[in-house]
Amino acid sequence: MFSKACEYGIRAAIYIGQQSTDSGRRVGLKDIAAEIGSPEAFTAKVLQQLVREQLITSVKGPTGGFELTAEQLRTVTLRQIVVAIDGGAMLQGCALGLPQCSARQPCPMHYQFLPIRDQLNELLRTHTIGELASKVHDGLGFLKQFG
Amino acid sequence: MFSKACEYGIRAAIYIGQQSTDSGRRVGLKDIAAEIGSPEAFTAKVLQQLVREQLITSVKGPTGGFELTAEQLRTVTLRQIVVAIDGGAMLQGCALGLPQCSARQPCPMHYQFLPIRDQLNELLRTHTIGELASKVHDGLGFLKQFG
DNA sequence: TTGGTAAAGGACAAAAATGTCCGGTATTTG
DNA sequence: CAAATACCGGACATTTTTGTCCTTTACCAA
Ligand code: FES
Ligand code: FES
Repeated sequence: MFSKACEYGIRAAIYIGQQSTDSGRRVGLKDIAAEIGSPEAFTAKVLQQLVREQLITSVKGPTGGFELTAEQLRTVTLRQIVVAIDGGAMLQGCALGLPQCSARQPCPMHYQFLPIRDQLNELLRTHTIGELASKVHDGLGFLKQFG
Repeated sequence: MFSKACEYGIRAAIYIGQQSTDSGRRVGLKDIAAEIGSPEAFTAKVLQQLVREQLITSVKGPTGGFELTAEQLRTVTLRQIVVAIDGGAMLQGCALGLPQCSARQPCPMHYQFLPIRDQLNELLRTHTIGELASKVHDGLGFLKQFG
């Protein structure tokens, strides 16, 4: 579905969001990678992208780390993260790989595929990081699986 | 969504199916690649996989080529092709990349994501190659886009 | 039977995704 | 100021995906 980079990015963002909501404290890279079960250095690259797009916030130095502002918690959607990392191909492209998804020259799956793709778009668009973070906080969702 | 290999495989299978239905004649690799706009040699590899899985049929030598039997046209689904090439990860895996998608330790998107993934599964399961081929035959679907 | 034809299969090549390492830079604390 | 900390950025390494080439194998027709 999504690339590894994107999966890590989403899980990291939610974890950061959870900590920001919960204790208002910043979290370091090592902490994040451990909590979501991702390779540390690679996760760093992904987070850099999200910082550049201002979907998450970072602070250098001691007491530094990653955090989500109240505004970011409220407004940043899953969709923004997916687009920032994977681009829009999966959200707009043709299911059978035609260069253009369009009703002008649709692939044979086009009209059946569209509603599903639309639902996926809607799903990503209507879920904020803050909302998902609170789900994790309440024990209703996990970012890593244990024994 | 799907890998390039899978996209080529689906489009190729539909084209072969269309020709089998239409004129009952086999089609060669060169023909296929030209008609669906895919790299010839790479497409060959993908078709080999499908032949091994008995989702399509091939015949060597003069008058040889690829074809779909009447039974294959009727029974082979999109899902079988996707599974043969890409495996089941996209059809069963977690949206956020957790090692297991399960209600026991679900990711925060699990319950929202599941219905969409189920619809996708259903879509692939209920569409046969023959059905899609006839759509192409009737000019209601395309496997390649032109100027 | 023989020669041509087309898929099968193996080896190889290029590109992209994934993952690692390390020096640089900003920030905080003593 | 000095030292420690933690993200930043670039280079590099590995793996997977995508794509190519060439020989072998099977088949058909003359
Ligand atoms: S043209 Fe294939 S999904 Fe729209
Ligand atoms: S656990 Fe993530 S989709 Fe089911």
